[in-house]
Amino acid sequence: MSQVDPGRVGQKRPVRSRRERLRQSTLEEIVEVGRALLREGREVTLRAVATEMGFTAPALYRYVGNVAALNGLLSNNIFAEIVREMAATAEPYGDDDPAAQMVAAATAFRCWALDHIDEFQLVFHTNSLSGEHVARSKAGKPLHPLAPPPQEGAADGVQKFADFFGRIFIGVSQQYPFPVPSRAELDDDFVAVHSPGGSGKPDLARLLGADGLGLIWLFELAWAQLYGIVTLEVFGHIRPQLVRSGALFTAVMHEIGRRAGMADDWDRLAAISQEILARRA
Amino acid sequence: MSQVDPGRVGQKRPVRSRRERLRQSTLEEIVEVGRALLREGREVTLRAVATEMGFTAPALYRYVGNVAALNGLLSNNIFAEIVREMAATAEPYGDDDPAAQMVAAATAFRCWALDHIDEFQLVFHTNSLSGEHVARSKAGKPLHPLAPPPQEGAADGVQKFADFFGRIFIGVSQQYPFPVPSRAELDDDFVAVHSPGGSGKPDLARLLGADGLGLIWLFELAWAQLYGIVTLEVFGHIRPQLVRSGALFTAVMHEIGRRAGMADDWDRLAAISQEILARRA
DNA sequence: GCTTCACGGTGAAGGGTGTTCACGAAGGTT
DNA sequence: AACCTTCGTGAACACCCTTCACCGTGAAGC
Repeated sequence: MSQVDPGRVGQKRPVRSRRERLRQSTLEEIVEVGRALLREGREVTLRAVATEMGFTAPALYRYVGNVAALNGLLSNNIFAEIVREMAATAEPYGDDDPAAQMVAAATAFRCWALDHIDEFQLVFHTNSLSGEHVARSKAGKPLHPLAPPPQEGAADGVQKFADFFGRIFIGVSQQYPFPVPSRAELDDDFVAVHSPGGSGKPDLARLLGADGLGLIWLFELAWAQLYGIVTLEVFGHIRPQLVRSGALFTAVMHEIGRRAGMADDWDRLAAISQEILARRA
Repeated sequence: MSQVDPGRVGQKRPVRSRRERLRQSTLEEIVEVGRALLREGREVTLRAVATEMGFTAPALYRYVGNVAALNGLLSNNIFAEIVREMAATAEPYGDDDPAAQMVAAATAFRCWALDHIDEFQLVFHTNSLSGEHVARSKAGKPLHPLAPPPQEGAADGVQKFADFFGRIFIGVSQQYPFPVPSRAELDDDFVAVHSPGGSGKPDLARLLGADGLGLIWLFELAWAQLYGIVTLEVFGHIRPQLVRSGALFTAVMHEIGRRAGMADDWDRLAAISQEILARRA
């Protein structure tokens, strides 16, 4: 209807104004402080974050608008760090050895989770995907009273995560032949989700050819298994001694690797995983 | 060993006193009300439970002593219901068809979890096992101020759960031959945990012979995978459409079944699972 | 029978939490 | 200089868990 709005058609603001920069800075500090509290095992509460930064609780509502939103911010930040950590661990093995990278990244993921239980649990509770049964609890909430604009690109933490793993997985699929289900063999609903217009990951799908869907399917399966075992270990549903030994995780990794055609190469890959596991102790 | 115990050496109290009966009754009502709140999607808080029962919050401390303890009670109750549900679903297939029972029970587990998300999440958060990183948060808490005696047999919810599945699994192992790792192949720590004196499940181990440990190991693996996928689905980390279709779960079940030597029989078993899945919709 | 006393409830209070709101003190904008 | 947006504050509300002193009732002991 109306033709212009703030910056938009504007020629003026390629650089953010000083105010905007300050705002962004304190927002980052909020996240930073939240992470610090989490790291120290203290409770992450609006008041705690605020006082830690030297001002009072209501002030945070200029930036966050909600304690749930704050959790979302933290969740994203944590996701980013996990990806960074995985990338750093996988990098030395080189892009020409995607199998090693995959094993290394998965193992790094597991170790990071166990070393940062509180952070991992926060990410887990803050379900970024599928706000379906989130909306259930409080339906028509008008978003914010003091209303800072909702963070753009707020829920893409998982996305980057999936992309990171997905890219490696593609490399593996080109190097290690393993059976990929054809489009016809796949579940119809799954195909529907990932067809253009669905809510799938288009950028990842675009990288793939004809049997791309089958690959995504296998990726999803492997991902479920990895996330499953790590989750169980982190949440204390596995006997602590088994967690310490890492035997169960190793077995699951073996299973995943076998399905990804790495059986012949597994001795080498298992050694890589063990080496990374041994770093924490 | 010794022949008497309930009233111990006592001659007097085979029946609990009227007071005790009342106490037990209201305690059960507390759990009941908690479950009801959970079911209705309302928040489970001491006040809510209390007012729902017609009295005030502090009164609950005569029974529960802690909000965490209340969660523990609820968790146990929920576990019991899950087992009941699984047993009811598996029962029709008869003890002479443990594979069908296993598939049925696993599928029932998944369906129950998806139909009772809040309850499932409560159980999941209330880690009954390994109070290790629970103790971290508040170490030397003196337990209670008004101190009702801590519930005996409070943490055995998981135990019954594992026993239920374990028993079926044993039946499967006798009927469907599949490779079982020998004691030598197993991880040392795993063996250590389950040797006499370890913190394993002695009653289940006693039911098994020489390769019992290998069986437990495989059971643990299968269990991790099942719990993993269900957890992911319940916590909204799988795209909702995939959850609805159940394709991922079905694939995982297939995987588990294959490892348990059910490959040849899978058409029949998959049909059973599908039938149970179809009941909810 | 009466006394005693533990049990099971209450209201008040203290210390948390998230959240809203009216109010100002700045700072940038015009 | 006069605006006006931004951002912080203090007070207040509602809710949470938890503790405590206080009683009434009902069971147990003499």
